[in-house]
Amino acid sequence: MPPTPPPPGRRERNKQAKLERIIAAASELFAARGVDEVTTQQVADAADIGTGTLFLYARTKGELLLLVQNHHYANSLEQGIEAAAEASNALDAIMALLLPVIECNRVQVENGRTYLREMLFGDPTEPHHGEALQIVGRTEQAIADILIEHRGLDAARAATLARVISSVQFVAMASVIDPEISIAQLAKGVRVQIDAVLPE
Amino acid sequence: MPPTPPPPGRRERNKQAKLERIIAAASELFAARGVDEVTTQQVADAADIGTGTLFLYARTKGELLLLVQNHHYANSLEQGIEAAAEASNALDAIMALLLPVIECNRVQVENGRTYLREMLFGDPTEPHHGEALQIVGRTEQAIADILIEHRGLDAARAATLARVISSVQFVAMASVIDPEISIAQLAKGVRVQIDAVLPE
DNA sequence: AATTAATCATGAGTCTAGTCAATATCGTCC
DNA sequence: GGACGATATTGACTAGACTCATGATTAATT
Repeated sequence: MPPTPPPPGRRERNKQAKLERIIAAASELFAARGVDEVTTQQVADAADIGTGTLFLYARTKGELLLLVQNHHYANSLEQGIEAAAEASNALDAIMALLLPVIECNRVQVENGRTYLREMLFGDPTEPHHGEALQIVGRTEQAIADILIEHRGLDAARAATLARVISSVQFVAMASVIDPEISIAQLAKGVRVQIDAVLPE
Repeated sequence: MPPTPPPPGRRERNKQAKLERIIAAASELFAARGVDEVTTQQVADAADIGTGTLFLYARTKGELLLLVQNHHYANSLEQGIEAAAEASNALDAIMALLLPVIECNRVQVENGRTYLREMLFGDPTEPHHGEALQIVGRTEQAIADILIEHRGLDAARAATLARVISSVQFVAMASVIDPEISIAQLAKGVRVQIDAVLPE
């Protein structure tokens, strides 16, 4: 036998490649036509896999949407989390976390990929509004982690407060249209929210 | 012709009655079995109408859920809006608005109708998470109205700020479990959020 | 009271998200 | 290199949300 066969076997690599094809196909179609105008069939076809296979990678259409969103935001969030680790207090950490995410959103909007925005700010009666919120939820989790680390909160309390704090993301996203709501104001908002809800 | 025949004709009355039957039936079934375990068929049957008719009153299942929630919260919200009208500043008005809604939520939880809570705090990937948020959205609209009246904000700005402020509702709902998060803290949270995001 | 126009109700039928039993592919051990 | 267990793939199938052509009710008009 030669030294070491690629430890991630062919199977694993195939799986990864397939996942990427799926995300690429879905991203393309969703952005072009809107989430509700695209069927899972069409995504499967575009990714050149069977219907059933698609649901092996994403258990629901909503999860597929999430996969696409996470793909777009993952780098920014990663960046934000790293930056947050450098910070010495909760406020700095949270702002460091949020900035790249907000920037990513701005870029997405600039490139015409507004469907996340539309889902977030649009009619909550529409299907998939909730999934749109989940991308916000990933950031929320990161905020909760920061609160646990810097303020010693328990998980439940941290999650609740994180939800409140992350609402500034909405303002930030709106601020892409309305530049008068500035980052400085956001920071102030985050700070006072921490101070207000936390005992002392 | 006699003076005035009942201006709401029989047709209108029939419609109203039917709507109430639908809401009652749906409310019953949703609370008993959970939203996802109930089909629109079953709601239609329970309300003794045809399938198609149901969708005349609620264009989607989500809208039906919304109808049910609004029905439960309508009185409280009405109460809150009236109380808010008495207040002389935005903060007092908003708190006056929120209190009955929060109380209504507490009562609902006490009576075991926790499915709204579960949808709000549960996995956002589940269907209908977004609709659960919409009940919160009605309060949001009321808050926006207050901001427009008391602070002279334009509609867009008011809507965005209202979204942030209404996030205290989440904390309030969580506080039913976690009594350490008090109303006083909520008030402080609302106040500082107004101060922080509004210029000056 | 008869005619007409408008609105409302209906359920059989369509569309699509999601399942599952059958099949193919991969890794491994003799 | 073949045989076997584990894992991955498939597309025909199911279930349930939602539509639409048809027919029934109601109100307005003569």
